[in-house]
Amino acid sequence: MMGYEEDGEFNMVDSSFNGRKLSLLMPRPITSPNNNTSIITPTTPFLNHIHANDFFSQYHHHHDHSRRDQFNVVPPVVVSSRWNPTPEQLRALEELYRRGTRTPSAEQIQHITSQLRKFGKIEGKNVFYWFQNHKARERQKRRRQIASSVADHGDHHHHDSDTPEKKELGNTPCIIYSQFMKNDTLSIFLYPL
Amino acid sequence: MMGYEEDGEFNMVDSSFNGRKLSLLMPRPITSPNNNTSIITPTTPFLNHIHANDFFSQYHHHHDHSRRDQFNVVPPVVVSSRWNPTPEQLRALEELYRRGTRTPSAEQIQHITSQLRKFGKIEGKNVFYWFQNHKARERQKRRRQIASSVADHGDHHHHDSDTPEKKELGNTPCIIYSQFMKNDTLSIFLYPL
DNA sequence: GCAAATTAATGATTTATTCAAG
DNA sequence: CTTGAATAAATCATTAATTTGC
Repeated sequence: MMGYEEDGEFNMVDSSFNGRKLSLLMPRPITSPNNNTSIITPTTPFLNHIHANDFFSQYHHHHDHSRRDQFNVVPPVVVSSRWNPTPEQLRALEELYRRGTRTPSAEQIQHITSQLRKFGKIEGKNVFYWFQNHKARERQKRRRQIASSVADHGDHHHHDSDTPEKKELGNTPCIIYSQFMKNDTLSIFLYPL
Repeated sequence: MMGYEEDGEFNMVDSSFNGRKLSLLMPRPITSPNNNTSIITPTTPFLNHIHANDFFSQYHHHHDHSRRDQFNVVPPVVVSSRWNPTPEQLRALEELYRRGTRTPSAEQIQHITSQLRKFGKIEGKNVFYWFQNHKARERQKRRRQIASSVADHGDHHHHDSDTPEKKELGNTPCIIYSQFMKNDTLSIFLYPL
């Protein structure tokens, strides 16, 4: 009934470290701007084919991510067991999705990964899984919407007090499919029960 | 966006004055406790089905809304062009939201509306719009929090002029047969077109 | 204190998406 | 490939909150 996954939660499948979940070794530095920290060394970069008028160029800004590498005096660093996209990465991925990318090819994944690495730690599998999960969750979100709007028929479940039993209000028994107000006219689409 | 309306005939109330937006006729009576005032006569009440263990029962207190009808000596009355929830209505809606209601079905909307009408003028579409707006704004509030807490890569880009023109990444003309991740290796089977 | 002026909230509409049925 | 269904995002518009000058 709730659970909107776009609120920053990405339950990426993680097979790092032989699939074992990593635990937090240190208290989390909450104020850290980039929480994609990890003790894992970055993966070897893929080929880096850049197109001048690439989509990513709009998200590209120069930033220094090498400081921590130069001085290995790592501050209280957090072991993140799973990748979490930075806002830029997330925006880019969502934009790609919006533009139609659903199941990127290997080349696309490599390209996307290499571009998004500028915004933070990321691996090809993260991109791969992001699209898999995002596609699946968009679909299941749609399914839930349909189910909750159309069903309500055979679903005589345990609703809490906030969901009443169906009652005959003084109206025709039908559900409203959609409706909108336009030019002082209310249009209602009804679906008789 | 689609709206919601449970009863067309009562909609005639709102389409008075030929549906034009209503303007303020008098200075606003600021101290009025129930500001859902209108020159429109109150709508005829619906059936009043009450569940003993209903969520709304805790908010149900008797109020007299008929006084103004008895004495048609209407005080400086304001024409409100849009619904404004009473404190009780607002509390009830927020409680429903807190308990998980996000996109209420037609039946739920009707029920909520009929219950909240005890606290003042309200229509189904108000409930519908309220949940839409509340859900959207809670989400964007949370998004902003995440973005501001994580964002350090400042978006100094003010690109209104340089709109991206690239439509898609360079697609290799092939379809993906299957893909899976195993032992940190992404395997993709491509099928050239 | 009090309204006019201004700003912040929020109700109501419009627009752009999504999946999937045809 | 096109279109139906149903939003959720973006936007518009009005109301409330507040600031400000007397």
